[in-house]
Amino acid sequence: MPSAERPTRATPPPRRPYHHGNLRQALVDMAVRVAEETGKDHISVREVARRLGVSSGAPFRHFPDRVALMTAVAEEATERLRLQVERALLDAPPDAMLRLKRMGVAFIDWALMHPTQFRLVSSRGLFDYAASARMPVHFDAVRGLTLTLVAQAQAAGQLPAGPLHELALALRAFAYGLVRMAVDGQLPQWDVPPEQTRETLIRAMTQLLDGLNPPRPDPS
Amino acid sequence: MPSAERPTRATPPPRRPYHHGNLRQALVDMAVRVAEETGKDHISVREVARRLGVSSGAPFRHFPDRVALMTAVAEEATERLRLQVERALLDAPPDAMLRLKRMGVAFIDWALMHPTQFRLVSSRGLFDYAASARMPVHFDAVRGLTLTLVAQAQAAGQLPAGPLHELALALRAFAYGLVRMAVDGQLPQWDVPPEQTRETLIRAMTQLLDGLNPPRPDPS
DNA sequence: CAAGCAAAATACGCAGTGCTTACATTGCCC
DNA sequence: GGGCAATGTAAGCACTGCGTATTTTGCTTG
Repeated sequence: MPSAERPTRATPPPRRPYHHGNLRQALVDMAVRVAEETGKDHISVREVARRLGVSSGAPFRHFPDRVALMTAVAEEATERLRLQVERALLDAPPDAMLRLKRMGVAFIDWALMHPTQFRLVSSRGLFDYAASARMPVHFDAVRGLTLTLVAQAQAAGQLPAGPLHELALALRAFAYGLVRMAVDGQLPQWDVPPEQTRETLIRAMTQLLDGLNPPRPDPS
Repeated sequence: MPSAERPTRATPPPRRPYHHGNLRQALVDMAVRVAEETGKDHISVREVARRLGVSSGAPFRHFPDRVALMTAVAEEATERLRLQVERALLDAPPDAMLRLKRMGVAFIDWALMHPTQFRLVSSRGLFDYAASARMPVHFDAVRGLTLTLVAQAQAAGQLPAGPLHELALALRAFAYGLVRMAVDGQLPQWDVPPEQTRETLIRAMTQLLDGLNPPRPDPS
């Protein structure tokens, strides 16, 4: 009964230490790795199989087609993004504005750390969004989170009054554009990629959010 | 031999009804059209040639390789974007904030009107940015324009004080993220694509910019 | 221990693409 | 009008990728 359990990653043993280890998860993981290494969003099934030392037809035993594999990759990436954002709020102070900034930083960090995954997730067209049950859930979760925080910040007078949804959309677009510019190499700072990019983005975010914070007329 | 002039498309005869009409331009135009129709950023040289009724090897008389074609397409697209933005400022009032908004609207309009061209231009990796002499010029022109306007708005007290470049970057990122979300299908409004998207984006932009406009303490 | 069955290997067919080479044509200029 | 260079054609090479049909392997279970 040792049965040679070799869970390549999480999902310890769903009782099936298969023929070759549990592929499927290995495929998804390797797909992520290939994507990050080549920087290309278009992942080739054959390439993944090749790198895994498995035959070129094997993946199709676990995924009906290439898009299904990409969808699985996108699903996991989305989940990781959500987790990182949520984790950043665990030990955050109750102040809504601070939490919002914290969230932004977590978002920036994840995107800069995993640029290709970010590009994949936010692309649509490489995977089948409609066929995924989990992705919309994760997306809605972080969307709802920002919505709540923006509403709280508005109520606290830390953000200008006005239609909530539009302001939340604006702020999401801002964060999205910020990291997207960096990931797309749009930043004018060509040869300053490492840690400084992060600082630049965070400073820009902070400045704009602070600029939105209307000056309290009477803080007494 | 009526010499069978047959300019494959527009551009009747700019004095050079070549062997087959003036290709090169026809190739670029058709490439744009194919891109917009298929929605795919990766354009196949063969497909363009096929649609133009020309042999598959013909394009290589005008472009050394596929990337060169894509670069030409990106160059033209960038120029058109710049022109649209500059044109929007011609009859605009002198007020810096209004001009900034006007610029944003022009940007939004162009991106929504030509989503694939926008995606191509802002992608990097499908064309050779370094090999283009014109693209950086156009980009810098637009960038410089926003920089000037942001500085003027700051001087007029219409935008919060603070480091100019960071604020300008933040605003560019905001506009970029706004249209990018729409173009990438990231807006929660799935089945409301036509004219309403434009209004949504403009409202979000306006609200955020107005929120940045610090309340004049004494407008008397 | 002997089915039975799922996972993987092998091998193939098909499509599409980038780009090159050899050849045909056309228009322009002297 | 002849010659030359610019254009375009036809054919093909080398490659990559997707998906499938068929066979082999090895775990699991009766």
